[in-house]
Amino acid sequence: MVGRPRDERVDQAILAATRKVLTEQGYSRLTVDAVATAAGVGKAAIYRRYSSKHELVFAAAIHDLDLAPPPDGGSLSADLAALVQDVLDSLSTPTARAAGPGLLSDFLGDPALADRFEETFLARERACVQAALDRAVARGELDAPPDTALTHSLIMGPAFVWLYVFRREETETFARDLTVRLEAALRHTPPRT
Amino acid sequence: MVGRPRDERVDQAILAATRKVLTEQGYSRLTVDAVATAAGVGKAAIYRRYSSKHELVFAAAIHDLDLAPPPDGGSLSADLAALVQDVLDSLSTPTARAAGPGLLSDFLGDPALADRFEETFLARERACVQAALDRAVARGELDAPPDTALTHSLIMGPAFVWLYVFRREETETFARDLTVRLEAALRHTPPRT
DNA sequence: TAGTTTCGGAACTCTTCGTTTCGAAATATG
DNA sequence: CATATTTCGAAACGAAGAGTTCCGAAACTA
Repeated sequence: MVGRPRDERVDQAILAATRKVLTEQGYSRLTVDAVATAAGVGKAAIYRRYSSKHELVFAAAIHDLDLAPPPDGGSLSADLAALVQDVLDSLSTPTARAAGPGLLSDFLGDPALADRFEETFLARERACVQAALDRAVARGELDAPPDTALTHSLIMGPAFVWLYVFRREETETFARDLTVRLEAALRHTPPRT
Repeated sequence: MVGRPRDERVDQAILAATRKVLTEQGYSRLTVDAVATAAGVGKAAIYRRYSSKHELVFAAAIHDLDLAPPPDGGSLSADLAALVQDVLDSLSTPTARAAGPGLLSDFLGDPALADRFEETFLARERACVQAALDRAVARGELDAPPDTALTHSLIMGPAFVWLYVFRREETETFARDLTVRLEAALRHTPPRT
């Protein structure tokens, strides 16, 4: 590679400034100029790294999500509790709270971004769900495991709505209650149709 | 009231054009000029009725949602099936699919709009959930009814995520499966802590 | 040393929101 | 009927912000 190398501190300053503006102003009031100013950086430095404002916010919000699959908790109940906690943690950071719905809306108009979200976030989460279901079957806790996507929606859905639609701040008792209800939902063997 | 009265056909033309542009272009590509052109109307006629683009889209998307509380279905199972179907129907119209996440994002930057959403949509849905839970208790199907907001999130959340995050088109078997799992989740009496 | 890429900063174009103005039409009031 | 008021479509306007381009300087490679 020839030429002046990119300054890594600029990369970090841009992402940090984006998260700062995001939490202080919200996605709808975030401007690229404001990010550049807050980062002490020229706008060109931003567009050299990200092709659009959407890409910038995506990178800043989906950057260090804790996506290591939770370890075997020993029981379906423990695995579900860990999954619920991980999902709630991912969605309730100040950055995620500020950018989540806006990013979701961006995906509608930018299929490439939506695909990246699917690969970067959804597929990994789904794999964690799948692993927990497989372990429960192996333990004999579940005969017929429910569909993975359905299970995923049963975990992520209530958490998403609780935080982004109902805008509840409190998550502790919610996490406990959701986990208990989820276990009951999954253990139930549906009647043959 | 003095002066020339508002033409009611203009009201309808604006809302119809908004829904048309919404489904054809998506929220992110919807411009007020495009709506005005599609409606055969001046932009001033739009801003005479709505104070912002957000208000316009809100009115067009949350207009005729079927918010009559579902009648007593005779059993918790039947009531849940009806609730799930109503929620899925509300969220899966072409207009809702195009505007849903965008509107949700707008609420973050416009608390007044968020309050109207709470009153117009969430409160009514919550009342339907509450009524179904009350009937189940009266029938003796539930001893300790779960928290209404939690139950609401258990119904709306998976539906929302299924349609807007996973972007699944298919809803029939999803509705059936969700209903069955929900009933199991609600019937379960959580252990004393 | 020459060529390339980065840097911050500024100027620029283009799109879109929201406002204002225009003449004409419709209605209520006197 | 006459006047005041509000509507109508259309067009022009100002402000804001996305994205691009250029500048001189700095950092790196060959």
